[in-house]
Parts: sequence; C-alpha cells; structure tokens
Amino acid sequence: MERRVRVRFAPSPTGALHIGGVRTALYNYLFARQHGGDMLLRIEDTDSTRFVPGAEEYILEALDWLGIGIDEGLRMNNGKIEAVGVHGPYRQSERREIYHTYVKQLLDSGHAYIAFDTPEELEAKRTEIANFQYDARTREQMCNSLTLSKEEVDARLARGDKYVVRFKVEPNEDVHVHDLIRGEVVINSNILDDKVLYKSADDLPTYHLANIVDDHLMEVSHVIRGEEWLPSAPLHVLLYRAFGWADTMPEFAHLPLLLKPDGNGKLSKRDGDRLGFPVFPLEFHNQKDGTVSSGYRESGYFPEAVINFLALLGWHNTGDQEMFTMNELIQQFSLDRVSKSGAKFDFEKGKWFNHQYLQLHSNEELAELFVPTLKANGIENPDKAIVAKIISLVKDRVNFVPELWEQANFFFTAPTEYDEKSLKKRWKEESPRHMQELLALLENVPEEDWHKNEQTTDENGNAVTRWHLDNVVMPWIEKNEYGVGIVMNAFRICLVGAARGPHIWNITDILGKEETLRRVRTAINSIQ
RNA sequence: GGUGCUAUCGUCUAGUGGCCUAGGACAACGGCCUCUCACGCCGUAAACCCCGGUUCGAGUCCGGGUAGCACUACCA
Repeated sequence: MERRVRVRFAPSPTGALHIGGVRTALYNYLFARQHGGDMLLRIEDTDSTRFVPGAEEYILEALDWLGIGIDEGLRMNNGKIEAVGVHGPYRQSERREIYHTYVKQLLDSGHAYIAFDTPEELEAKRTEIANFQYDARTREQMCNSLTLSKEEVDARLARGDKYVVRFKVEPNEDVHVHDLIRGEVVINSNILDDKVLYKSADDLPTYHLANIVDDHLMEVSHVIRGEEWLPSAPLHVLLYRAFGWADTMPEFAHLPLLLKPDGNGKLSKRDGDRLGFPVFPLEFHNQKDGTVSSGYRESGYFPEAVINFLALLGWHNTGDQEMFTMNELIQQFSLDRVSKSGAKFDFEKGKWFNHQYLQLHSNEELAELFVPTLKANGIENPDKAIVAKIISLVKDRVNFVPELWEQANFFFTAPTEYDEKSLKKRWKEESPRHMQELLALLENVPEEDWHKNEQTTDENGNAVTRWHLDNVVMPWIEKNEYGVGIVMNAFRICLVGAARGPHIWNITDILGKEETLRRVRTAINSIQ
C-alpha cells in the first residue's frame, strides 16, 4: 500500500529565507503537487537565541509571492498568517509538551541519558583533547546519568541544575541511509556523537529530536532537504529506530547545494552584497541587526522567472527545454533527475529568464507595473494607453520593469542635456542648418497628417510601417544629398538627447507635432 | 585531522557502453539587419579531472589517485 505523499518545508526564523531554501521549498512543492500529496510548512524555532522577529512572516510572504502553495501548517492568507491542519501546532516552540513525552520515552527505553556537563566544561574538554567527541568512548568519563548514581542525578535535578538529554549512540554499527538522489549511503556509528536532543535551559528540543518527532506525527512521507543534512541522516535513522518508527520512516532526498558564483563554497548572504545581486526573494529589514537585504521582488523580478531559474539550478529534464511554467514543472519534475553536484549560482542566467518573462507580459500589464517607477521620477497620473504604447517600443531591450525608465524617459521629459559621445559622433557642423530646414519642412505638415501611417509588407512578408512623415522628409534629404544618417541622427539627438531609442517616427508619433518641433528648436539653440 | 558526498565548455546542463568528429542554454566574440542604441537572426571559440582496469568498443562500468564541497555545536 503506497502511502500518501506528504512533504514539508521547515525553515528556521533566523533571518530572511535564503534563495537555496526557496529552491528546497520549490522542489518539495513540485514533488507534492505531482503526486497529488500535501505540502506542509512548519517553523523550526527551537533555537531561542537565534530568533529574528519578522522572519516567519517574511518566509510565508516570500512563498506566497512565488506561488509556492502550502496545504497544511502555516501559510499566508491575504497578508495574514493562518494555521491549517490537524497536526498542529506548527511552530516547534509551541510543541514543548509533545517533545517532553518523547524525550521521556527515549530516556525510559535507555536510548538517551541525562548529561550535566556545562558548555564551559565541554569547551575546555575540546581544547584539552584534540577532536574530542561525546560518544561511547568518552561518555563514561563525563558527568551524566550513566556515570552518576541515581541519587546524585535526582538531587541535581531537584536542585534545578541545567542539563541536556543526549542520544546514546551504539558504537560500531554500519548505518544505511537510502537516499532517493544518491542511492545507498553507509556511515559507521562510531563517527556519530551522542547528540543533544533536549536542553533544559530553554526547555526546547534540538533540531534532531524535534524534526523526527514532528515528521512522524505529521505523517511526512518524504524528507527533501539540503545536502548539508546528509551527514546527520544516519543519526535520524537511528532515532526512528529508537522510537520504534522504522517502518514508517520517510524516504530521504538530499539536494545539492547552491554555490558561490565565484570562488568556492556555499552561497551565502554576504555574496549578494559583494557581487551585487539579491540572494533573497524579498527585501528584508532585519530588526535584530538593522541590516537591509535586497530582494528579487524589489529588484523587478517576476516570480515566474525566479521559479523557472531556480528549478533549473539542480534539476533538468532530458531535452533542451528552458522555459517552464509552474504547471509544466509539476508535470515533469522528478527527484531522480536532480543532479548530485552543487550548482554555482549564475546570476546572469537569472536576468535572461526575467527578460523572457517580461516579453511574455502584455504592454498593459507592464504599464501597470511601471507606474511606481514613473511616479518615482515625477510622472503622476500618466495616460496608461500611451504608456503601454511606449512600452511596446522599448520592452524588448530591458530585463526589468524599472529599466524601462532608462529606455523611455525621453518620452516623458524633454532632454535637458545632450550626450557628449553622441554629439561628437553624430552632430555635424551642418546639423544646425539641417535642423532649421527640417523644422520648416515639418511645420508645414498638417496636424492631421502627423500620425498617419500605413501597414505594408516587404518582399519577405514582414510587416512594415510606412509613415507619412517619412514621405515628407526622405525626398528632401535625397534631393539635397544630405545623407539619411547625418540628418536622422541629428534629429534623434534633438528629440532623445542621445543616439539611442526606437525608430524615429515612433518617437515623433508619440511626442506629437508641437513637442517635436519644440525639442528641435531647443536643440538648435542649446547645442554649440 | 576525521567522515561523507561530488566531478562534461567560464556557468547551468544533455548524455544511462556503439547514435559523441560530445548536444542545448547563459555569458563572451564575430557577422547580418539598421537613421541610433538595443532586440532578433546567423555564426565562432569553448568541456568529458588524472592514471589504471573491464570490453571488440568508455564521457558512460570498476578501482586508485587528485580536487571541490558539506558535516564534524546545548545552530538549524
């Protein structure tokens, strides 16, 4: 009997959700959806010292923005956190009593013991003995319920001495972990230490205990997590056995890590600041240390682009397909096509994906998204239809919505200065005279003819727009043998302020006759 | 140091013993288009970590090296 697929994403609220974490969440989500199973979200806040306010909201909001849906546990619903499901609470800090029960079970069955060694004593031990490890070889020399008499232990407990509960790892046993991505991994229990399962200081379990208990109670079928957990997987297997849950132990899949784009090592928060790209989905204001980290959303990324980009960092189907919708990913994703080796985080490809998705959006949608940028540049209440038209002219040259401003600013504000390089190359001695003549020519064009054009096709069947103004200007250039390039580039500089931008008649069309003529006059007077 | 994982163009990857004179994409470079800058299109350069073995035949299987990464906390 196949059991229902239930996966979980279980982040710690210790800061912004790292992009590697986002990918882990995504793979879990894709796997759950593909198998018609459940995606759970649980908060692992068992380290009270590392808690960062706002991190939980941040994580849930980020997943919501990316379209990674949560079926059970904590999720965002219209900006509010809600808890759904019958296996709650879904914050580990709210599950203390549950863990007490299971800590006791391990203690009673002899799979765990109480240890009174203080952090300072352990620290001293580690400096005294190189490679000290709290395990079968050393536990007899330490201060714990295995070496102390029952009376002594009870007395210390009654006195309120701080203690931890440690897992009693049986030595010299080959522990087999079956990994869906890597196959069979065998580790000898001798290299495992007696991990702390519970600490009385804050009355909370550690990750290892909480994770096993919760996954069991929440009926998790597959644990899909980062490769950094592979070394502790044998410990987790041992814990399932100690609890007597070996037969319902979840399947494991350890994902390859996301690496630094340059140099070596795991991608870290610092790399973003250092290399100038976001490593977080959303901008994050850390209330604990006051730092601000940039996010993909605020940088102008589309969530679909981030998803597509991330999905391909460590997974690839056979074939050459690069663009995937979420639904396609759900259909095609599979754990056995996840690569085993770490992937360097190539930010350039991310930009390319965003470019692709930007082209897919309609001009009207982009116009809507462009409004905040316009506003930031002093353009209030723009005509959406005109903005959409402008966007249609420049969108293929940008990767991000805010970049539209750099490409289209001259449509909204007349140039106040002229690009030096463009002038040097394109503004000739005779240009002022050309522009004077052009001005006279254009002044005679009736207002109603200004925007006129007709659509035709060239010999290859491509659509071509034939503008009325073209018919006015070209014969004049030809008759006087001025040179099309010389005149048009000078004209362009008058309108744009530089030698760039869309086709000239598209610009005059949007600017209108009056504004076009005004810019030419200004330029003639301003350019030396 | 110990343990584990991994290893194809600069990067992400395809490749599951003969379809591989190794395919695609990003980036780079060149060309075309063109009034400009882009986009687009076309093209160029660019890789099987090394050494053995198995086999008629190895990028693909095995062994050994080497390298990279992860873990080695009362953090997750």
